[in-house]
Amino acid sequence: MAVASYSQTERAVELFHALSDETRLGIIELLRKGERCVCELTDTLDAAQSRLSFHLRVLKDAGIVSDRKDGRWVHYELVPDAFEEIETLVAGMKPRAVRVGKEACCA
Amino acid sequence: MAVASYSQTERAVELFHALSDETRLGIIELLRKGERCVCELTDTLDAAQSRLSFHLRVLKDAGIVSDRKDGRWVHYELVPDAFEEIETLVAGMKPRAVRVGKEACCA
DNA sequence: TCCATACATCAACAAATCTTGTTGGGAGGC
DNA sequence: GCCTCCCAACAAGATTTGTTGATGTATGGA
Repeated sequence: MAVASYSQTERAVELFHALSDETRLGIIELLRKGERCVCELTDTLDAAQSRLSFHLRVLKDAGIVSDRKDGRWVHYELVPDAFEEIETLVAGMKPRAVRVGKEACCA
Repeated sequence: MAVASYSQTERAVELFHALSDETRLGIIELLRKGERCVCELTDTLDAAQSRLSFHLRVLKDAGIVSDRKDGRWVHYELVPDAFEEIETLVAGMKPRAVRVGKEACCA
């Protein structure tokens, strides 16, 4: 989780890195259907428990998922705000509509 | 560049990975102002030429930038379609508005 | 032709990341 | 109490990624 002061770029790197793994994208896809416990994720994704635990931590540290303890189980859920944040980031990266013109550099 | 048939997830991993590096985000930020040659990027980002060449290749392979040869120079430019693609991907990852309900798993 | 420039690519190393197996802790059930 | 289940965290190893410096290639000027 974000510790101290934190540049916008570092935050973007953290978010995009969290999304840049096939297992983690699979977790996100599953969680879109609603809250799930780890055991169900291991079953569905056919992944070892320690592996899922590792990836869930990456997602949690990035603020993309949250967890909730319930007896022996831990349920994970998507954090909608994170996706708003990602959308805003991507929108801010798009090339500007207005062409600034071929201001020939190095010419 | 995408070689053979290619799952949606693999494509997402490629795109997000390309965005998960500070240097590459710096390149994108610069290119938002319009086309730039490598020498200008090395100056502005204060990075070695071979380092920038490496990152530009990652971005190009992901289809996020395109290059154009002009005499001795190579100009790089953002590819607007790539950002549309990323936005679509992110939109498709958002948790569904409708709560599917706490269908207690593992309970 | 020879040289300088702009850039790509390679090789070698360092560092980060991911996987697997193991260990440990908390929560129940008996 | 003891045992089992669910999960996090650790350790060790393999793989991937990024950096640096050197080399290669094309272009253009003298």
